[in-house]
Order: sequence, then structure tokens, then C-alpha cells
Amino acid sequence: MSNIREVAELAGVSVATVSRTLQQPELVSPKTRVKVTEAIEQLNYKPNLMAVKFRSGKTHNIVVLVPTVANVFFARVIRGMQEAAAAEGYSLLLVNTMGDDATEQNYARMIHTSQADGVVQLRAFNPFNDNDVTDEGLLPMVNACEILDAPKCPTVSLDNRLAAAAMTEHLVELGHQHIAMIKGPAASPLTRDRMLGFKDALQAANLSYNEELMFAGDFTLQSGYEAAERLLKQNHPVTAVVCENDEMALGAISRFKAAGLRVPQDISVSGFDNIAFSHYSDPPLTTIAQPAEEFGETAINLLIEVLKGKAKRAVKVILPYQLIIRESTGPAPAHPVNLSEPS
Amino acid sequence: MSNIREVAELAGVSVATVSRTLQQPELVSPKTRVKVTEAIEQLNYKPNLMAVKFRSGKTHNIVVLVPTVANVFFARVIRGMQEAAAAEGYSLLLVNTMGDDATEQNYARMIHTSQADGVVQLRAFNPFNDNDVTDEGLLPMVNACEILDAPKCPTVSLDNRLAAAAMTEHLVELGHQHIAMIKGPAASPLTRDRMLGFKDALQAANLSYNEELMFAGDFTLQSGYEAAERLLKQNHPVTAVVCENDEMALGAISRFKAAGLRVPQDISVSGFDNIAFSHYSDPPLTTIAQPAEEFGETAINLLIEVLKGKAKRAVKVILPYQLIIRESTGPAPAHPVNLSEPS
DNA sequence: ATAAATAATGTTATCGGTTACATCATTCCT
DNA sequence: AGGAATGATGTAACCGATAACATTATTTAT
Repeated sequence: MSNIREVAELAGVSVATVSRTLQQPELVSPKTRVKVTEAIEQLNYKPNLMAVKFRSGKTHNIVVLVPTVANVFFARVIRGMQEAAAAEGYSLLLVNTMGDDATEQNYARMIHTSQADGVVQLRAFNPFNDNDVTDEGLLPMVNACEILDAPKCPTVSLDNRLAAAAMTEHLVELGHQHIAMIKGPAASPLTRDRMLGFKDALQAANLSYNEELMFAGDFTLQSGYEAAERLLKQNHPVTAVVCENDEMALGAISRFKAAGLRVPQDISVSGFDNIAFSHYSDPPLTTIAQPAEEFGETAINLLIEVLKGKAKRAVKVILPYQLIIRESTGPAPAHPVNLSEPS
Repeated sequence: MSNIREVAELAGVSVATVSRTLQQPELVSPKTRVKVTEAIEQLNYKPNLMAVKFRSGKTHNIVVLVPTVANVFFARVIRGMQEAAAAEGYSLLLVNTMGDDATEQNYARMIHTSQADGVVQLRAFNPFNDNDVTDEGLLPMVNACEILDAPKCPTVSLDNRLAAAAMTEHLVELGHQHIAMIKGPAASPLTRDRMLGFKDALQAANLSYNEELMFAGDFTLQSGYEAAERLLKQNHPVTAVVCENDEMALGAISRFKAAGLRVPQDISVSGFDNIAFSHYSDPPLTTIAQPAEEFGETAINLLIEVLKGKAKRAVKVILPYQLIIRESTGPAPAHPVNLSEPS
């Protein structure tokens, strides 16, 4: 592997001239520029970027803490990040953290060992100590999707409360009076916000909120399936279920069908995220579309601003949602079926 | 940010001793070891790993070329890779290449710019020049999932031909005589192998192979949907469709249902990959399970062997498949329905 | 023609570690 | 006691680039 010195020698110039030819060619005379370029060509010289990064102290690496890459929504967010990062010359170090605090703290430490410049965190957890802030009082981080309550960094989020309220309102308008919710883990602010929106809409419609109709899952298909199972056991006259993501909604639909229920004739089910599958499920899923790629793109661009010291405060970007009505929600049945199964 | 010199000064030793305390503590006397450790503690010293990587010439980074991170199967492979890499102290640089040759060549170049030690390629494309081989004549790469025909590196694959044959045989045993296939892009060896297996099974059953019953997609839900649409237009008395992955199978099922067909009573559909959704679809999908995590794990471990110079030849690892029979395949109908729709 | 200004190039310290080699101290053996 | 062997520590070159500063060449102004 050739280095800058060999190129300099072959071109008959100094290493500085070679470096300049690559970094600020306008400072180099056209003739020498040609000589250097030819030498580079001839030796097939590629600058050692590890040396560049070491010397400049900027790695142009960004650690992305993803709770689970297997989640289709996150996959879209990642895609958005990748494009924005590539455009600015940054590389992403994707980490599948499985939502583990210690793992995230470990990887965040890559900032301190100069392996990365910043972090994008897709979960409401701060992997840093509070004294890790930059000159502007910000952490070298952007928090997206599920955001912290009092972040020391920019955030990108949806107005989850409003979106969940809109979805619930849609069901209320269809005449549903007994609406259940399949939510995420209790600790998540995202879950909390969507619950609040759910309650808001119930209250606005003068419907009562019933704690027994709240079922917790963990955003996977299986947990949706199991939550639906618990719902069926409760034997409440539920006619609609608001799910906090599409995967759980699809899992729930699967369970309802297994119980012989028709969706939406017997029970309406809604999701959240608008993943590709929700379009092709039977029935196609009513859901909330989130601009996933834009989440990623915005997160990266905000982070780069922070890293360049251009961000002066922790801005909060809120992206728009869109209610997508498909066929998994329909009018409330005049005579609700008995949900309980013979077992 | 403190450096090794400050630590040395505070501890009253040389930089070499500090370095040794961290790298080979057994060479340092217990007393000085304590002094150094205390100084490190006091200064909250973290070695600059960029400097380490630069000096040692080993980055411990692995570039992973993923055609699309949004694919649920690849998400599982990635997870397997992540665990294996972490266990060996390697980081993954995941790249969403969208199957673009130039993009992959670009990222493979990170090997030359000393930003990464090796590449895991999940597609049948060689992003290197053939003169990039190591001393052993191997590329610093492992090719997994969809593999090259004449790779200059280890590969990890499934016996796609055998698996596709097994699936087809399953349908033949159910009495199907007119079986269509929704395949992937023609250029892919994976598609070719699965087609061969499909043909093998037809031949073994004395069934004729009909080119008109082969429909190409690109492994997405939508392409499965569209392929099914073309199939319906053909108006052949097809009673079963072998799909080359689950996403296309689910897309196809969606289209068949839209045409009023029942799966599997009117038409059987099979998939490939056993993604999570295939368990919760309606009907649950008959498919081939691949040990996705093991693909990733094996690929990383093989790559590390290559990087350490331990691999002497391009081994080919073939992982086992499993036929998973669910409800999307059933006995061939005695009187095949007319597939063509009134339009 | 000469000084001043500007452009082009060269020299070299430096980033933060690792490690080959040198040095010094201690222990062991005869 | 003298010398070898072993152990502990220090010195300094080095990895490959960048960039501050120095130097030399060229142009411009007077």
C-alpha cells in the first residue's frame, strides 16, 4: 500500500504539495497538480483515512442505537439516515441494542474513545452522563422517534398524542363506544403519549376510560397476538382496538380471526406506523403513517449541526402524521358479538 | 481529553509503562500497575482508539453490504452478525446498498482507505477487483445468503436448489399438477438455484415445465402482488404457486384474495424464509425456514479467520433448511376454479 | 531596477498511541 | 564475588497524514 511520501517522491514534490493537491487544489499550480495526479494514478494511491481521522480528530462516524433492526419502521428510518449521512460524508455504525441500557452506554462510549463523533438514539434513554455536554450545553446526540422528556439534545418526533387522538376519534365517529388499546411497554414515553391521546379523544366524546381495556405488548407481532388473547378472555363488549403499532395490530387481527371474529364487521383494529405489510394484510390495516425516512434524515442533519457547533439549543422537530383509513376499521356493530371463546 | 503522556506523568512512569499496563499488565510490577491504574482513574483517561487503530493498522471494522435493511430476513442475519462481531471485538458498518453495484464498490473501497478490515457481502456481486486478494489468494470478504458462482472468498449459503425442490415436492404430493413460480430477478444465482430445484421436482414427478408459468418479482410485497396479477391474466389452470420468498408470497396471497380466490382451497401458495409475519398471515404461510442468525454468525466468524490469515481456502458452508408446513398449502382442488377475473 | 506583494512549494512538528531496543535492577547460580 | 539470566522500566522511532511556518519563485507596483 503506497503512502503520501511515495507519491511525493514519484511526483518530485513534497508531501505537503500532495496533501494540498487533494485537499485544496486551488493552492497548487496546474502543472504540479497534473504531476501529482499522475503519480497518484500510477501508484494507485488511496489516502489512509484512519490516519486522516486520527490526525483531524474527526471520525465522521455516527453511532446509531437501534432498539431492533428487525423492526420494519426502524428499517425505513435507517434508510433515511443513511442517505443523509452519505450526503455529508458520514458513515453510520448501526447497533442493534435490544433496548439494553448497558449496551447503549457501552456504544455511546465510542464518543470518548474517538471512534465516533455523535450518536443517534431511537429510544427514550440517555446513554451519556450529563457532564458529556458540548460547549453549547448539548450532548453529541440526537434523539428521534421515541424521545426523552427533558433531553439535552435535539429531538425529532411525531405528535403521538395528537395522532392517537385522531385515530381514536376516527373510531368514535364510526360509532364505537367500547374501545380497547394494545399499548407498548409502560416505561416508554411514546406509549404514554399515545395513551394520553387515546384518553383525550374518549373524553372529548364523553366516553369513559376503562383501565381494564388497556393491554400491554412490546411492539412485536407475537405480543399483539397475546394481548388480543387476554382481551378475549376479559369478555368486555369491545368493538374496536387501537394498537400502538402495526405489528401488534396484525398480531391481534390474527388472534381475532382465530377466534372466529371478522375484522372489521365484529371488531375494528387500527395500527400505527404504516409498514409495508399493513397494505397487504387481510383486511388492509387502518393506520397512522409516519414519515420514517424523514425521521432519519432530519436526525442526521440535526446531529451534524450539533457536531459542527452550529446548533445553539436543543430544537424539537415535530413531523406530521397522516391518518390512513383502510379496511380494518368499520362501523360499530349494532349488536356486538360475544368476544369470549369457549375454551 | 487526557492522553497517555499525562497519565504517565501523573503516575511518574513512562508512556511505555502505561501502554503496557493496559495491553500486557503481566509485564508490569504490581506496585506500578496500581500507580498507573490510579492515574488513569483520576484523569478519567480513555485511550484514543482511532490512534490505536491507525498505529496497529487494524480497524476492527467490518463493512456489511446489505441489499436492503428493510428486508426482515436480512434483519435477522444482521442480528446474528452483530453478536458474533461483538464477541470478537469487531464493529459493523452496515450499508444499505439498494443492490447498486457502484455503491457496493464504493464501500468496499473502505478496505483500501484503511477504514475497515473486511467485507460481508449479502448479494452475488464481487465489489472488489481480483487483484485485491490476500496472501492466501482470498478476498477480505465473506459472501453469504446469495452467493457468487466462483467466489474468491468463503461463502455461507443454503442449498437453495434442494430446498425449492422439497417445497415443490410437497405441493406435488398434495396432488398439484399445474404449479407456477414467482421468482426473483433473473440475474440472481439464488433465483436460478431455486428455479432449478423447482424444475428438478417437476421432472421427478413427470410434470411438464412451462415457461409461461414463471413470473419475476424483486422480493418485495408489491412485486408479489403484481406477479400474481399477471398470473391471473394468463388464465392457466394453476392450482399452486411457489414463491421465492415470503414477502412475495404474502403479496400474491393478497392479490388472489382480492380476486375472490380462497387460499389454499382454490390455490396453494408457498414462501421462502419464514419471516415473523408468515406465522401471523391469513392463512399462515407454508415456507422454508432458514437459520438467518446463523448465516450472520457464520459469515462473521469466517471473515475473522480470513482477516487473521487463518483461512487457507475459500470454504463453502451450507446451512440446513427446514420445510415448515402451515395452512397456505393444501390438496389440489378436484375442479380447479377459473382464475381469470372479469375485468 | 528594486522593493513589495503574492503565489507556490518545502520543512517539520504533531496527533496518541505501540513497540523494538536500550538500560538498569534484581535474583540466581557456581 | 562475579557473571548470567531474568524482570522492570525507559527512550525514541514510527504509523500516515495535516498544517503552521519558512522559504523560494513569480508577479506587480513604483
